Amino acid sequence: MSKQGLAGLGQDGVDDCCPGLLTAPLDEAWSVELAKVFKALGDPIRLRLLSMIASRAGGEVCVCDLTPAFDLSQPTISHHLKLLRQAGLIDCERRGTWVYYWLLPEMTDRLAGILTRPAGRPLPEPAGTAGDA
Amino acid sequence: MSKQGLAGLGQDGVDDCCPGLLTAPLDEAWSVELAKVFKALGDPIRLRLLSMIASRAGGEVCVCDLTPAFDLSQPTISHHLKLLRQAGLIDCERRGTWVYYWLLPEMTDRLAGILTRPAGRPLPEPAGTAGDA
DNA sequence: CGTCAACATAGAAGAATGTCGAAACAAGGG
DNA sequence: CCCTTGTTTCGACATTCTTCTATGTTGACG
Repeated sequence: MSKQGLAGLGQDGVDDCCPGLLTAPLDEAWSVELAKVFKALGDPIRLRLLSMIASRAGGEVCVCDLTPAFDLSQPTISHHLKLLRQAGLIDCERRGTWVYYWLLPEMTDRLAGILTRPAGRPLPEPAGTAGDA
Repeated sequence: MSKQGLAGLGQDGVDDCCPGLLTAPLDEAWSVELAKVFKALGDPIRLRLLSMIASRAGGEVCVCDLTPAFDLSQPTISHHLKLLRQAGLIDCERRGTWVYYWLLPEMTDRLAGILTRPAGRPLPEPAGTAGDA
């Protein structure tokens, strides 16, 4: 139930693979992987599910607590949870009758890093000409 | 050409509206706004466009420099740029014959903040896998 | 073993998205 | 004024996504 992470973005501990979105043109293959994660975040239901899971004291939430919070059918919630899991943002485990989900903070940390520009270079504002060809 | 920002996420300077995705359950209305931005990032072409624009020395890029980098028609690139602009991630200006795009770092900064959990609470790991392994 | 409850999966309908070619718009140069 | 080049907009089409109902799977309990 835990082997659905994404290729280059997962728990490999590889920091070289993520040079940041804002510092250099993105590699084509990696842009595909990264887009999958952002696409998983690109839905209001999934964002709310993720925040409900992440902000839960104790670190995990039962699906039975998530489903009634939405005006959607139970299979739809299950589907969204699956997409979040495939994106490597959450993971789950079955204990008895219930299934519990929790956040994988490595992924959100990585995304935050990708969106953070190096403090040293404040991204110079348009000066008039673009310089080179 | 600059009046396409998103409602609650723009340059309003409101910090209260963004309590972080990982600290409290997301407000429903805000999750819709936030999802629009992540959805704009959920495409490999747009990610590459954004990174090309953001990483450009001088801060801005001409469309004529972006288009030949992709195996797509020019209208398609223009369409993707429009979505990035509507998401408040970039802005553009016409100078003579050419149109120049640049990054709006306020939005990426805000997203990075939203994805960053407060350092004080290291999100207690469940019994399962992840944690800090 | 039979039944019930909690979740997941399968398949289908409708909406949204990505892509293209054609056409419109803008600016510069004869 | 017309023509050329750069860019956006418009219509159309194939693909993907969101959601549903129906069904399958897993575990608990008599």
